[in-house]
Amino acid sequence: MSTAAVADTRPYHHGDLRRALVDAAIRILEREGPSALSLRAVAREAGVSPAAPYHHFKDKGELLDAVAHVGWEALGVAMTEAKDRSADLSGLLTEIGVSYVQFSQDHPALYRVMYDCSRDKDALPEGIQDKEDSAYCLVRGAFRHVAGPQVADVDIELATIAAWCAAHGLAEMSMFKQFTPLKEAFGGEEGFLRAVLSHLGMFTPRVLPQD
Amino acid sequence: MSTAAVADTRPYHHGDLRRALVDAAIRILEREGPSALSLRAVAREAGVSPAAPYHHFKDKGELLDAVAHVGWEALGVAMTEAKDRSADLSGLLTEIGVSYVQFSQDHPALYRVMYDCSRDKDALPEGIQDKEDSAYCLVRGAFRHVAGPQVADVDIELATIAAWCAAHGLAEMSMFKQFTPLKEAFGGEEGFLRAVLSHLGMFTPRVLPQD
DNA sequence: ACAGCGATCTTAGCGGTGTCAAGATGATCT
DNA sequence: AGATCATCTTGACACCGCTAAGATCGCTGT
Repeated sequence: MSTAAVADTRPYHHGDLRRALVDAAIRILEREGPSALSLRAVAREAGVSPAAPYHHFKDKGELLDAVAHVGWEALGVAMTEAKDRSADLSGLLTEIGVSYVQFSQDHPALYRVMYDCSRDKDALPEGIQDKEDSAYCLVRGAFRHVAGPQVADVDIELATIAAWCAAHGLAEMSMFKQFTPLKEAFGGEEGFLRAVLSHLGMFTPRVLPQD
Repeated sequence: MSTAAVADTRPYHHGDLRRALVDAAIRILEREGPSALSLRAVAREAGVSPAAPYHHFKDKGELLDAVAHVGWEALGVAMTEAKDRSADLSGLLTEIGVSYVQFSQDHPALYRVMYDCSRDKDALPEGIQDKEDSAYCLVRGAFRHVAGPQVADVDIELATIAAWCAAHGLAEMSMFKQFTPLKEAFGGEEGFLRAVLSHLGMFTPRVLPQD
């Protein structure tokens, strides 16, 4: 019994349904936003029955976890690119910060899912801090690189967290359109970001031995 | 034609059902978290039928707006108390920032609803920036007070936004329990908050005429 | 006073959702 | 080949947001 309508290689046992579901979820997310992301809609988008996902994910939350994981990896790539792009040391952290916030603006729905999943588990996803090439380690490494070896680990950690908090706060707040007049005053989106980030101060190499 | 006031919730059948629904919603929120906050559950908690809320709110979002409004007012009270509590000028903004983050930790579910509602409308709620005694104006006023009259309005605005971004980011991030070791290193919750906030720097009066 | 009106609340029902149990299907292994 | 087992479908349950129609009760004008 072959449908054989299109070159649609879908042999009722889908090749890689797990991957297809994650892709479908991201497609819906970018197209219709987070409120439209139901498990049934994902199954519909992938062309399978509403119960099919349960053979690959324990529940809806686990699918969202997989989606969020893809998002964190994409964010890590964007930040790494920003790091490699910035030649001088002084602008390193600012460049990374800008890339972070711009990612959140390019993929607002995905960014939201990424943090919603983290909140439900009371922890940032594993990929963000465990692996050596994670986004968190990238920022921490940048701070370490900028600050030099004499700064204590705990202070580097603190600086990293402070920077991450500021970037996340800015990412969420800059979605509010009431900031548009201020954005114009600072020469557009990126100018506004740089102004806020530089005002926050910790994206410039001022991490020094305290006291 | 006599009922000139639309929002004039007068007790007819139930008493003040509108208010009772908001209270019930907050009760559910604090007891079971945001995922349990369905319109039907709120009606159940208030002891009315599932359709009763629709005579006081257009839809679920409007109820959440009312809940969020209560939250913003409570946050404003907490921040004002912090402002009045801090005697010296130098610790003013830090004190306000700490009170902000601590509010988000005391009422995590409510805090989340407050921002979810804002996100859905692409703007912060009216009460936060329009009214003169709002939380936003309180922070801006503190910056203006600390910076003096020679600083331009646009820079005060930028400092306020940067501070708000940092506080919001810290509020969300500090919910993650992976920071607990670092929190202990800084002498508990409040010590950690003060360390991050002071590291961010803009909670100390360093708003000066640029360049 | 009393009829009418309109605001308030209920009942019933629609389509949608997450999730599970049981059956159909098909790839793989001996 | 036949058996096995992961995979996918069907069907069902409870809950959800939301709407329409009817019941209830206070207010108002005469």
